[in-house]
Amino acid sequence: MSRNDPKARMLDKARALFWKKGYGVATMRDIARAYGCKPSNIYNYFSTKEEILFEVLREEMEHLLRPIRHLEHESGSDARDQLSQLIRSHLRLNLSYRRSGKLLFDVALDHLSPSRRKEIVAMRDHYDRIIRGVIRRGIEQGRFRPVDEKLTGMMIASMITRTRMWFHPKKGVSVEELAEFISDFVLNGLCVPTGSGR
Amino acid sequence: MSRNDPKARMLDKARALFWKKGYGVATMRDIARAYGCKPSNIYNYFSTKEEILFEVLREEMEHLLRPIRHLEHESGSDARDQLSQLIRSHLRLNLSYRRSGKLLFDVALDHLSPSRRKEIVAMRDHYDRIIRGVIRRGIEQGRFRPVDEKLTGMMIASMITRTRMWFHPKKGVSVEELAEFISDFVLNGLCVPTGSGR
DNA sequence: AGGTGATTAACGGTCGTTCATTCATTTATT
DNA sequence: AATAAATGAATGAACGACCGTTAATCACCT
Repeated sequence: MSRNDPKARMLDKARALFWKKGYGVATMRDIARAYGCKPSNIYNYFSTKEEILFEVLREEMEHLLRPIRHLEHESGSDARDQLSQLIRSHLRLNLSYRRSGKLLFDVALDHLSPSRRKEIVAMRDHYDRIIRGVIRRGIEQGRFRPVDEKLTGMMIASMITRTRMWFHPKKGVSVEELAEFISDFVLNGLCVPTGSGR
Repeated sequence: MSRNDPKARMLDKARALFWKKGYGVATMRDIARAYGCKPSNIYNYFSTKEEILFEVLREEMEHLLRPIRHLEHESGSDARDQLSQLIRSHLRLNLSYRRSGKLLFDVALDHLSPSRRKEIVAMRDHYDRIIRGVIRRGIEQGRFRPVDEKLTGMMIASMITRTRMWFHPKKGVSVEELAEFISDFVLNGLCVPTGSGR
């Protein structure tokens, strides 16, 4: 699918609207207007609104997984660097282009058919496996404390995901600086590094 | 407003439905059915659906602020303890009673009138001030590294807020254990406490 | 002439909300 | 105390708007 055949261009408009207004609020008429046609014409390319949503979510997950997939079977390098890279990559996608402050995934999964939801959830699980693998590696390397990998992964992903709700690039901090901040926060925590800790 | 006059009982049903299905999906007919009356009767107690939403959100914010308000002007005690207490309190509310996996605030603010949105946002800002104050105090006490208070506050709130999306009490970890985990993660980070750090 | 992309118009359904009305209970008047 | 008036809770029915979707039709290109 080339990036400028009608189907792909409709997807672009739909994606922007879903992120901006939410899946339930954005209407087929909105999408048609943004693309420049009448609503009925969209059905020459997609069979239902839900199919559009599915394509949007699948593309998003692919963009998320592609740059970090290789971390799954790379035991050699420093887990701290791997984690920083993962954070930076996820954050870049999360804050790329104006997506405005909606968390599409949270709400939209309910609107997918069971089989399609299963497919998206499987990709999300893949992401979870990757981040947990990096954490486990750090523990094995003796660089991370023996924390719960699942909980820790959730914490990191949560911080990144919610940046969309409050981050505005104009206000002082850049995306790269924010990525650096999160990495430092995750790795070193809040307390001053006294020898005894707490 | 007593807790079992019609208005309060309707609010309870509406709150449960808003959290479960989302504001847009839950209908007045749903609320009426849950309460046990016909939709039109609700308008004897609330003038619009949006007013119901506003009451739900306001109550929620009050429950969030009440237990942590006192931290705003308590410079005496250890900021680490204050932060742990704030995390525990917020997490308890966030995971109290079955709210199911929707993040109501994210999506529902758009459906409020400007003046009502302003009121809710003001309460959210109050929460932000409290958590940033605790962080600043920790820095002044020399117990926290000199981090950006705003970013750090966002990170902590994000971790707590998103627990609603994935936390299930049955699966191993209790709410209190999770609060303890988050506090430790925030304070000490992921890395082993080597003297040199990184 | 045949086929493809786009349009017009409409369908059935659901939404928030309104309105006239009923019924039970309370309050006021004699 | 008996009766009339007022009040509040609840209902059934409907309105207008908008939703996703479909069917019939039209314009254009090879």
